[in-house]
Amino acid sequence: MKVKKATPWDPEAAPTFWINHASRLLMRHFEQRLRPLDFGMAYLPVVGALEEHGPQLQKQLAEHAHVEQPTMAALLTRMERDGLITREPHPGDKRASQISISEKARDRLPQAREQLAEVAAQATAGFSDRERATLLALLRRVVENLDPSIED
Amino acid sequence: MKVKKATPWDPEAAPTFWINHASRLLMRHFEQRLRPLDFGMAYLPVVGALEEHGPQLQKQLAEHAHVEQPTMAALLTRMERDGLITREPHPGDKRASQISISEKARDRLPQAREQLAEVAAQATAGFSDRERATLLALLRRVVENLDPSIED
DNA sequence: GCAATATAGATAGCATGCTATGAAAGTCAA
DNA sequence: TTGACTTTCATAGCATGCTATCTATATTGC
Repeated sequence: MKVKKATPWDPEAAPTFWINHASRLLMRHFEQRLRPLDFGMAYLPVVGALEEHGPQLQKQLAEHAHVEQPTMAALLTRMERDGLITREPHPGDKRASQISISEKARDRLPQAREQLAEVAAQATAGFSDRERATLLALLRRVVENLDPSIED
Repeated sequence: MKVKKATPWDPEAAPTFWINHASRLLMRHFEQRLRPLDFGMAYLPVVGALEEHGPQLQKQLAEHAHVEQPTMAALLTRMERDGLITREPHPGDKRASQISISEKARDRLPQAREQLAEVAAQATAGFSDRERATLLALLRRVVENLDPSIED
């Protein structure tokens, strides 16, 4: 005979909700620390890419950050408003814009990264190096399992 | 002497970005599968709590789902629009509302859970039971490290 | 009883993200 | 060259989530 309901299906048993919860907590911590710098969490991959590879197209930045094009467009609008990037007409392709990093962004990038590192450290406080590596590896596999694009 | 730049600080090395990326991918898969049911990913913990514990206050639902009160207010508005819950004046406290699950929601909950399970399975495809458990345990620890409320 | 405080929701404003769609400009084949 | 296709971006509309702040109603301590 069946037990009536031991626990009528626990959504908390799936890693999906924990991934989501962790993501939201990370966002909150980040945004709080980055606000004084006029940075947002989403800005970091963009500023990083621009610093490392020089001016780029919106398309390239979207691919780098793994977000859709309209998401990147809105993100760049906010970053422009915050004085972290500039958009100039692309020479040779009137459809496109060249996105460049500003001095302000270049100056503040190290501090933003410092905040990132601190939050990351807090998130994995009490983890051994091995556990950190394991978490990263498992998450990579989750992403591979879900990402429509095979590239990584 | 220093190497010029081995890799000028890689944000992808931190689990934080992978958690975020995985979370977004999960959302996309979910929303796509739940849309035909008039469900959203965020609805599930709410409908689940209402089914299991009966009518509740907004406050209780927010705590259960680990979201802030205004987030739950907006969520309930959408759920009400989609015919999944009803809000009635609370007898005995004129400030509060009683949130109740609708028949439609009760009917569709199993199907929504089925979709959830399938996405979860896809996310951890190729994982051993042990790896699944490890991922869950590490994520729990991340959440504990970041959650201001000690409870869990 | 009543003023001070606490609690339940509502609202405004914003950040991130998505899909769907349109417009402009480049490319290429006939 | 020119019509069809591709590519790059913009816009609209929406879901989730947050903080800050306001209102209305309870509760509590004198």
